[in-house]
Amino acid sequence: MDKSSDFYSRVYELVRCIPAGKVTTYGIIAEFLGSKGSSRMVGWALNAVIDRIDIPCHRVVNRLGELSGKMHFDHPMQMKDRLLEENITFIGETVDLSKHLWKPDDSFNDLI
DNA sequence: CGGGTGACTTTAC
DNA sequence: CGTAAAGCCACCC
Repeated sequence: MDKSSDFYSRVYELVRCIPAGKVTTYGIIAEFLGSKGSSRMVGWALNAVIDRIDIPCHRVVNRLGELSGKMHFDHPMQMKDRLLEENITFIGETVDLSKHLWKPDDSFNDLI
């Protein structure tokens, strides 16, 4: 596999590898990609692929577990609904990161 | 190259 | 809890 040099492509591959029942944050993704400060671009990249079912953009939340991108879905509830389907536990409108936080190097390592 | 933009993050009030 | 401001960086024009 060609190692995607594009920041966007890396985001897509990374997000695509998020296991069900787990979530990650924009900051972690950006940091793993080597650009900690580009956390905003992570969401920007996901916005371009929100139509692609291959990429579970609903598993990406901000550092507090808040569904910051829910309003970009067809319906805001769609994001939370999908997470609930994967046994994600919520604290109000916030994901319980202490139980569901996932980090790339878990099994990613040399995939990218 | 420069300016605008943003699903972030942190600090402050 | 809320809003405000600044820092951050890749992408687009």
